[in-house]
Amino acid sequence: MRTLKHSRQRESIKNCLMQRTDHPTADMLYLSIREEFPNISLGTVYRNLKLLSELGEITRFSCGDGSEHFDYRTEPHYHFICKTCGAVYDMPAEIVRDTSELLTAQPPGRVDSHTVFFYGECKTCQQKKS
Amino acid sequence: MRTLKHSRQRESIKNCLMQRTDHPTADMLYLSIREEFPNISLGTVYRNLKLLSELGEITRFSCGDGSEHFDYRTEPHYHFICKTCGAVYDMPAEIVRDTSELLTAQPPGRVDSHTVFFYGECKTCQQKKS
DNA sequence: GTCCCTGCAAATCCTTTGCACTCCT
DNA sequence: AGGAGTGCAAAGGATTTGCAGGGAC
Repeated sequence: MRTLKHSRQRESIKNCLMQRTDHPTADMLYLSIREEFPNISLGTVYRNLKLLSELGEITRFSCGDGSEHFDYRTEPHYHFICKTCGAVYDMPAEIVRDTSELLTAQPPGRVDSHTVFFYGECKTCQQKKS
Repeated sequence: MRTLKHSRQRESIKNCLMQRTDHPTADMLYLSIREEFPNISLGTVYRNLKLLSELGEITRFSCGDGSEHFDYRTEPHYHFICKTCGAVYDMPAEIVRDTSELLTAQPPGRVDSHTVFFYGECKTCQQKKS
């Protein structure tokens, strides 16, 4: 296991992600962080987001728009992603039946917090169509 | 609404996807279909997969490995994706509490079949680590 | 001093697109 | 004939990576 050293850039990326609730992409985050670190590079943002998600400190997910989105929430919750407008809503964890069932079910495994995604169409978009 | 014309290539892509249970990527599908249509191009595969998913005939999803995966199953079911080995398992729809709850819950919407994803670690990978 | 981390730019990977031509209907 | 669909290659966008210099311990 590699030893991490402190880095102001990484710290800033974590803080920035913690403060936002909009599940930003790497590029959106990059634009924000540039206000504090005008010289930070996009590569550094990507490198740290990858590192943090491998450490399990953040979650990454695709919402079908071609780029990855990131999330820092620490309480267990799931996501609802509207395929029409791209909006991302947080969902209560209780919507899924006891996940320990998964351990004994035939497709086996442990489900990580933050990593359950529902894709569909949100009410707002449904109403626009009718 | 545009009018579809028959195409042997598209037919072959659909058949191929129907016969497989491994949730292939565009490239994996391309390699298979080349055996029947040696001249088919990757662009055609992408074009048709995009078309079919827009028509709702197939589902596309990301499993964190950088490329999109496709699925043709018609019965409602969900996916469990192992973040360690990348395996994709089909999950029974009953694992989620009545999705009509979603219609009245505060983050609103209709969840599409095939579009619920659980990410975690499968039993096999868990055991390898212990 | 050592080794991790950064900025920069080039490279890579996946997916989409423009164009001329072919195949349906 | 008309317009979708195709193959090919180039373009586009997102993410990763190599390298030389800077910073943490």
